[in-house]
Amino acid sequence: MTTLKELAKLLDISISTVSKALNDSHEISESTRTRVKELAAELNYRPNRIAQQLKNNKTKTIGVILPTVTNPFFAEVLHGIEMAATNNDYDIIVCLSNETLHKEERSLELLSNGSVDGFIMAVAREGQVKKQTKHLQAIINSKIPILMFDRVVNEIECDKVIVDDFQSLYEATQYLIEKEHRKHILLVSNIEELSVGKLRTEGYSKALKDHNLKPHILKLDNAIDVEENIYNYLSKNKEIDAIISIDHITGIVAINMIKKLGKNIPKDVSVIGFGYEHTQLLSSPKISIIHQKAHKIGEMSMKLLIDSISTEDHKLQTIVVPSELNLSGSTK
Amino acid sequence: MTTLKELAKLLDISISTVSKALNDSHEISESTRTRVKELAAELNYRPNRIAQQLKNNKTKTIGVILPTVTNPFFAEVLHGIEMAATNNDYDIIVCLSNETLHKEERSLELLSNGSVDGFIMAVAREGQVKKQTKHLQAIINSKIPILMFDRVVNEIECDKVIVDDFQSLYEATQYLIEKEHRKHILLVSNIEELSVGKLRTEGYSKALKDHNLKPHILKLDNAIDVEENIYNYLSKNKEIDAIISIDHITGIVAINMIKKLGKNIPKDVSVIGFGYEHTQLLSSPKISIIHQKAHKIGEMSMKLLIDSISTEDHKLQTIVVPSELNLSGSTK
DNA sequence: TTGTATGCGTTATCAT
DNA sequence: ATGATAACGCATACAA
Repeated sequence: MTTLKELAKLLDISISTVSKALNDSHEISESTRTRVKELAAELNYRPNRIAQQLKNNKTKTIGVILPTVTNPFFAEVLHGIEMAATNNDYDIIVCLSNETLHKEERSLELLSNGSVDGFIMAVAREGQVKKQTKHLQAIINSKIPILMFDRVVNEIECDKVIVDDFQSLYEATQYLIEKEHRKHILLVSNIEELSVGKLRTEGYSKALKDHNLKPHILKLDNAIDVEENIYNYLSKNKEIDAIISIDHITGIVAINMIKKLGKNIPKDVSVIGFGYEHTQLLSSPKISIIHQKAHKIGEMSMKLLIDSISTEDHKLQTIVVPSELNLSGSTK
Repeated sequence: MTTLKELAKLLDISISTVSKALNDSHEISESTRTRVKELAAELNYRPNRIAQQLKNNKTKTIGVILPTVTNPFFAEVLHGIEMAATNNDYDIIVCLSNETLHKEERSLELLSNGSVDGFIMAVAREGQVKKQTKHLQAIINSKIPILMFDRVVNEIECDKVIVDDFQSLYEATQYLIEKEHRKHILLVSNIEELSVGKLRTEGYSKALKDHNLKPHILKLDNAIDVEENIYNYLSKNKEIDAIISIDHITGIVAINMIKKLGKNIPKDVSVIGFGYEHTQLLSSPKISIIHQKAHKIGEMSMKLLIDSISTEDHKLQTIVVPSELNLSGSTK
């Protein structure tokens, strides 16, 4: 890699002159400025970023800690984060906690040594279950800003970007009751222990209560055979006339099982799931989905964090990104 | 952030003594060593990584450039890369090219200023179509090692980790012909312009040729309505008795369309697709898949690249990671 | 056993 | 208009 020193030596001028010339300082004469720039271009000089980071005490890099990236929600969020980062000349260092606390702690620990200017994260399932927050507080105490999205720890004071989990489920349930006149709506949940899972279930329950209906909840925590579980439940509870899945898998499985039972969608049973890009392609008939604006969540998160880093008097805030109910065309 | 300088000042000893003490140098007396370490622990001292990087002229960071991360294949590869990185005390900076050449070029350009010790990448679709390789060669020329996986540019001399695209399709096709006695096998492809798409198609064609059968190929380049396209094709070509999809979507769509046409799977039509973690969950009956060891690909890539960085006399190599044909239980 | 001095590549301040 | 010097934080060869 070419350095200022090398350029200076070749041109037989001082390092500082070279530096100033490259930074278009008016102190430097037109002639030497072009002379320097030409050589720099020729040798493909690029300022060493590590040196700049050391000098400026800023890395222009954000640590992104995700529970997983094979879940399409987080993949899509990451996409949004990356785009916003690029547009603001930031890089991202990505760590995956694999839903474990110790990996999350390790990543925060390792990156909080000057490697990054801030963190964007969704907390791991394990930490949320065990209500462990010390490692998060430690980062806050060390003055490195954190932005949490989706899965959030209320006790930690930091910027947050969240989804309207309660509201979206309330509205979806209400829709099924009022517009489609469903009376036996089954909620399928495999994330009951997450903050978002609880909120979604509460939204569903509230809507039912407001209409004097009884909840039906099928919990599939780490169920080995999702298909079988859903199939069995549906054959034993023939009255079910609508299903809401609060993840991106079980809704599609439910559609397949309903068809297997010889029932018609949407005539006999309505199905609403969570989904993102390709979800609707994978089911027939197309599943109705609560579409979380994952990409936007990522984008907003990065923007808010950068603001928090670069603004002097930044005030902590919590942004809610509303979901959208995408009804499949076929739902009557 | 606490620095060596601060520790030295507080203890009233020199910076270098502190540095040596923390690094367990035998030059330093037991007593001062513990004195230093205690204070360091108390103030939560952590060596500034940027400074270390500058000093060592090594970042212990790898630039990872992916076309997208919403495709589960790349998501899974990223997972493997991240794990291997963590296990080897490396960080990863992730960039997404969004399949565009200019973003790929930009990312390489920006990170090749000392930010990373090497790159792991799968080239963007656009670059592969336009056969642009200058930006890649430029990186190689600047002595920064590149490891390419999956989508590979033959002309560039670098380490490579690839999938047995030709072989896996040959074997899957052969299986359908010999074991399931299929004679009209349809290949559904939406990645014909990628190196991997070509290889897969060639494997399929070769197997058919070896058995004197005629190929049927349905190209869906950017087709707006995949469902409709497949449905129409199948209703016009009733003789089709097997389908191979070379991506992770259209296989499942095909299953749904076959059922819609009132045919039985696998009795009337066999279906094999590409898939990863959850793919088989989403179809009923479960789709047979060619399972690419995406996680392993990521892991191997990182290991090989690190070897190339840290070994003096590293020899370039190309590793082939075999796929696995996962037949669904229901296939007879 | 401890301390001094130097350099990694850059930028900024202060001479000349 | 140009150059010398210091500083960012760390590590290390070399003195003491």
